[in-house]
Amino acid sequence: MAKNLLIVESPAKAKTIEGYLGKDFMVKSSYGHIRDLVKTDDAIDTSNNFTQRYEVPAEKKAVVSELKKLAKAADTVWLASDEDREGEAISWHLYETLGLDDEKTKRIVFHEITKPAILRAIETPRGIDFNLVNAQQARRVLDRLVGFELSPVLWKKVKPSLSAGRVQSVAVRLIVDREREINRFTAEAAFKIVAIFHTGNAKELFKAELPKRFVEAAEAERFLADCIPADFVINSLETKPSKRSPAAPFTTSTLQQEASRKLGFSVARTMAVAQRLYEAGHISYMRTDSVNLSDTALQGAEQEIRSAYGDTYHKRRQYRTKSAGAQEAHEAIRPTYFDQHTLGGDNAERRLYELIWKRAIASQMSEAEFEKTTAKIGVSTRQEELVANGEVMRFDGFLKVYFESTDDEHEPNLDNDTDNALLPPLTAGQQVHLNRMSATERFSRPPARYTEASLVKKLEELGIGRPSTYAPTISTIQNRGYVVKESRDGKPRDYRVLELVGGTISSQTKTETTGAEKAKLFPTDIGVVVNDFLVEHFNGIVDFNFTAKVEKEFDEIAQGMKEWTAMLHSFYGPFHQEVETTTKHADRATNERELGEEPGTGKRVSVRIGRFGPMVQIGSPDDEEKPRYASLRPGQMIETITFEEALDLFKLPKKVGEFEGKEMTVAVGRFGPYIRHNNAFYSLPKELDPLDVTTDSAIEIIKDKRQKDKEKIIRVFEENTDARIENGRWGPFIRFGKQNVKIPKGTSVDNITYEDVVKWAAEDEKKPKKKARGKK
DNA sequence: CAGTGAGCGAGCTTCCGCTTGACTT
Repeated sequence: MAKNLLIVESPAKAKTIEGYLGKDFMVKSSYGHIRDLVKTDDAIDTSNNFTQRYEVPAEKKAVVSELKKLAKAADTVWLASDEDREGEAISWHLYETLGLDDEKTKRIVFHEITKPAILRAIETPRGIDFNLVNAQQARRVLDRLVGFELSPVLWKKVKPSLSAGRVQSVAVRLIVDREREINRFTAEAAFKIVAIFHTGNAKELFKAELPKRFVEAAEAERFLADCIPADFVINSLETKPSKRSPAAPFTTSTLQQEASRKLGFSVARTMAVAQRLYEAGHISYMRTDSVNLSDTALQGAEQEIRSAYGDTYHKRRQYRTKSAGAQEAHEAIRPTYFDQHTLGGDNAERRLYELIWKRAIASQMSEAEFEKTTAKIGVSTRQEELVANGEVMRFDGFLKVYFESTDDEHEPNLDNDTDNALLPPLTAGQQVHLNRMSATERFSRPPARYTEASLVKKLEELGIGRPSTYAPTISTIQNRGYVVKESRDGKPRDYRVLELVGGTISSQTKTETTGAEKAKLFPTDIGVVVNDFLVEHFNGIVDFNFTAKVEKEFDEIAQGMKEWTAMLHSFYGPFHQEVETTTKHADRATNERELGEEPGTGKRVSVRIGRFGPMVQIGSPDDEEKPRYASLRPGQMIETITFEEALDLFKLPKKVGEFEGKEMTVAVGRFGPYIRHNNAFYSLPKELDPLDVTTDSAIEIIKDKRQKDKEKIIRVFEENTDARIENGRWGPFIRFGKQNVKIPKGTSVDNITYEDVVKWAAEDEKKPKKKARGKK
């Protein structure tokens, strides 16, 4: 039996460290927290100084009993959980739960997994820091009190099973607020002037822009007209060197953002893939808020840069964290071995690894150097000057390996594609010649909706949530139905373009798509109701600064300057009072709206959340006639639906005639509008409004779908008409009655017999079905 | 892939932060 038992939080870490320490040390993992508050409402006795009841959850029993056994047999137990609030608490819980001895227990910390760091830690053990433990308890108790007192208020005033909490409720609020900003926004149009000049040599073209925009079309046209007889001269020419520096290596949050922008990963996917890379030993720990690199890493990067790119490309850099709540228990995310530029195997793992490698390497490289040239071009008939910008890269530096993207995912600006291009050689006073000029109507843009990753970024800025909870929080607010991640089509919008070519001005109207969204977060009606209720009654909790405020107090507790139960008392008193009065006096939360009266009948048209979701109701239960109901469509919200849109919902489903002796019905389902005929579904083409479907167009769609289905069939089995082989999206498969059967790899489609089909279908049946996703 | 739109009411739901697991498609 080993003389020393060293306990860390992560099993992968344990394996690495064991390699550093040799035979006298056995290194084991606690797999995170081993103890938590009991799951019931009586976990905290608020009338008795917040006494807590802890338990070892069922899934942790095995780990605890193994550690207990090993601890008993060891001479010394080294508690090496992370150096932060949660880590300190884990050490304390281990100490208590394993029944450790003061004499044989040592607490050590390190924030990088390198041999020297760990040996140094072992030489300088300390005791458990109870101030830090108390700060963690205050954090844990406050979160439980907030969550478990607030949620039941929602069950009573809104709907059962809902939830609220210090983190998730603010995340929802951000999304609701943003949606309202977008709804309130009205786009303003203005004309942007862009000119193409040449130097006299027709090949030397360059672009210039007018720094200001014209609100009125007439002003823009006037400008173009003035330019017809004008002379153009380079009034001034300025050349300035400029530099760009690399970004810091990844933290959890920046990794999630870049993987979202560059690879299109959801934050959950990024974390799952990173976890695999970590467990395989390719990268350092992926849940971190630190941008710091260990000396070992700095040396590894330096060596790699010097040998792969040359000495001039290396520049040693230490980064400082910008986020306020950072606890920096780990290193930044970096490759374990910098000489490994890429990985084989799984595509997602390879791409994420390369991203991490490039970012970490680039962070230790030299600046990129540019020369920026600005030419101002005078117009003889006007006061204004046009401006041409050119940029030449003198030294690529870190850009050799990495280019950071930005969050601006708006529609590509058609006129900007030549920005920062090369300018031809120019001199001050030189005359240049107009090739063409355009005035294009451009619109101001509303604030961007959040993606999962940009929401994480915002939460981090506010100091809300931790690296280990960003991804789960994003999932929670979606699982609760407060928020949906969706792509939505945009709407066409006309814009005007005036063009000056060859001395004449022409005008035309073009169309662009605006407001299209891909994988963005939208609030739901229930999200809006819950948010508004919380903002009205518990503004203190959903305030964006609430976490920052309590974090400051947790810090004071950690420094021994404040007593943790005193802090909780001063918070809980007023909070609990608010819960009581709200429960007693507040009205049920609703966002019901009255839209008007139905033409003809005068019946009341209203919209609210019903048992099956948001709906429109015409009439009231007191009327002789029963009220009529219709559900809102995806993308429609109670807050924004118009009277006309609400009435339109009652026009479907609609019978559109007969075909082959059976009725055809147009309706809108979960997957969009469709025609139902003879128990089969036919989706409508995107551009066709379901209200416009006629008998003829419906028949056309049905015939078209049948034809396409026919083309998909590769083989039929003569007399056995219940089976056929079709070409699917992922290659051929067998349709066997209602069952889809996979064709085993390496089987040629031509050799399959009907007996094979029956056999494979039976095998497929036996396999357990995949569980439904999301909430129960 | 529809439309549906209650009212007896037991007992349930819920937080945030640490960690991975054991299953398939």
